Amino acid sequence: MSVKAPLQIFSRLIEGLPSKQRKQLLNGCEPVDLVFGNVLHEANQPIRHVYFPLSGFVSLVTTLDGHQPLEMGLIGNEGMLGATLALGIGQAPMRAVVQGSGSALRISSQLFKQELLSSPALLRALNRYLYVVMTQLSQSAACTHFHEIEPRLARWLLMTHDRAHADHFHLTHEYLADMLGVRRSGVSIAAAAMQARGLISYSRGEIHILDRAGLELAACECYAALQADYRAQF
Amino acid sequence: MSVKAPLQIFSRLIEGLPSKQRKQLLNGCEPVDLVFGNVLHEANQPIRHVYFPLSGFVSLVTTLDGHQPLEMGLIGNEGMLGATLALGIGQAPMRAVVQGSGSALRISSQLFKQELLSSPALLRALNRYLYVVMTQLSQSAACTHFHEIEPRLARWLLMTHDRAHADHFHLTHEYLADMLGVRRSGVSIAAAAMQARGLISYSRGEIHILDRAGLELAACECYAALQADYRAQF
DNA sequence: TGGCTTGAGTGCCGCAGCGCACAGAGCTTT
DNA sequence: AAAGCTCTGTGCGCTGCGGCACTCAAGCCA
Repeated sequence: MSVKAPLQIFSRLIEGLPSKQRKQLLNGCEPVDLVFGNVLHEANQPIRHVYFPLSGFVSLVTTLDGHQPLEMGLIGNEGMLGATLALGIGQAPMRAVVQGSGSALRISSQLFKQELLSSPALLRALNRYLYVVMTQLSQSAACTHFHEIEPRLARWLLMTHDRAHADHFHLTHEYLADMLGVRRSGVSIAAAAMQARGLISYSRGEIHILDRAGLELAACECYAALQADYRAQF
Repeated sequence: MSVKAPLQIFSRLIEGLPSKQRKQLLNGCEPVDLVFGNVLHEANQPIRHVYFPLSGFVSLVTTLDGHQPLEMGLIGNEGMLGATLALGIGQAPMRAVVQGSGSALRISSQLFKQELLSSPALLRALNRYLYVVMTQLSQSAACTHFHEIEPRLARWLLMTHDRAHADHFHLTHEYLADMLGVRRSGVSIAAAAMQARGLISYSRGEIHILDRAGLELAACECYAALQADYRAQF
């Protein structure tokens, strides 16, 4: 299905560390496959492993009583899952579900905590990343509230595109609806409009990005804002 | 207007520190008045002072392009403003506006950073608090999206009540509408319904909490959830 | 006292999105 | 080839809320 070639994908967070501390950290890591749908963290449950996505990506979702889940953040090779350990908190704030299959590095919480103690650069990176996550949370909260489905969908596709390292990925309207917190047919309508404009094409869950620049125009400004927030720190 | 008696109000965060570190920190603090409407932090601007509200309280808001502001969090004497300094980030993630007049302790960022270095308990407290803030952000994002005006208004009044240390406070419907990200008349309708049920009374911006237990029933479960999140850490 | 400002009640119109439901289309299974 | 499932298109009625505008009442100021 997906490209099995040896993609040169790495974790931007890890790559930013000084080589000695990087090697030390990589030493404790093991490669794992991220499989679509797997739950890596459960809200309010202890964190067993910290993940550095390489080619796969993970979404953070909150669930409210009887409602659908709602996505609060996406984590690809630009970030990591489990950053709250840097705050000395060993439990996950939200559920984390694999959203795009692929690979990741992972390390046990125990080992990771030790690394944090011995690697100031790692702690600094995590702190910066946490700050980015916080700004993302508030940005997407406002976005979810004010913006309409179509721009939000466009933003979401762009963010996925960035993390999927491919021009197509498998996601049904149903799934997208959950992520955006809207109804399935709402996504169908928005997606159809975007397909009609030649921005994307899709069939039975396989979505192709055709016109990335066009998508960026269709997306709300939150996409650019989020990118700027990230770049300001890394 | 408001009770001017020497209310015994303190900062829960500071109070939780070991006495030596607490004294050290208090040493660098100066008391200030929080005046309704004052902007303490501006989004993406350097943080000059860190604030520990005592009797006043502050709201964190994000603004999106041409939309009204949207409140993302409330800070009273249970928390502090400027916790991101614990992440080594000297700029504010959001605008912070005084929402209820009163008093606070403040300390310059410079001094505060030094305190952080010399007081591990302070850093720990801030880290926990940051975690709470993160969970609050995601909780209220979901709440804003899924829940209707009336339960949200009830939740909001409860949160304000907790921080105002009084059964009444001055807030116009207009203002409330901004906080909730809805239209003013929407608030008028919800507030009228709650007044009819004897939960609150209001007149020209002066809101009285009449039946706190009833309000808690009227509020969405997010209120309880947020409290639980806080209590889990402190 | 009269005018002004501010806060709140109310109504109307329009719309995005919900809930639901059904239909058709493509892939899979036997 | 037929049956079945999954994914998507589409329509209908409903409603919460936005936008707007007008009114009234309560304080404030001169």
